[in-house]
Amino acid sequence: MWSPPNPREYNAQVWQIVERIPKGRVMAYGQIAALLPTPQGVDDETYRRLGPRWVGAAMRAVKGVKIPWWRVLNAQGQISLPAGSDSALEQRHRLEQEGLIFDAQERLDLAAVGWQPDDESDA
DNA sequence: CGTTTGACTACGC
DNA sequence: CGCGTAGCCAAAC
Repeated sequence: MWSPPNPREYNAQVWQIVERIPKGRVMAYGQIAALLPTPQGVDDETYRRLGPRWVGAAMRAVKGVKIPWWRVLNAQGQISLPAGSDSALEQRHRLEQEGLIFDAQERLDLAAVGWQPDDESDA
């Protein structure tokens, strides 16, 4: 994954969306990328491919930023951090504490707990 | 200075 | 439904 033309601004936009995710709900990297406008100087084609990874980059940059970063998963409903890593364990713990349940394959049912800004059934 | 390595996805088997 | 692969850039090794 690389970084968008203006990382600082892009990250801010990503975090702005992440902080709106209700407790007990989650969003995928690609889903968040799709909500943001294609950064200037980048064609839609390129953004379509790299957007999700840039969102991942924004999440990596989250240090000390107060947002529910653990509610962001990959499109498969799985935690995208290195399995077994401290951060991965922390993410899973926080999600389970919000009542979310992982299946035998360490996945969450996005169709059930996935969320988007216009989703009325939040909270 | 060549390789490896990323908080990703869609797509083809 | 699971697994491998392409896409594609820069920085760390």
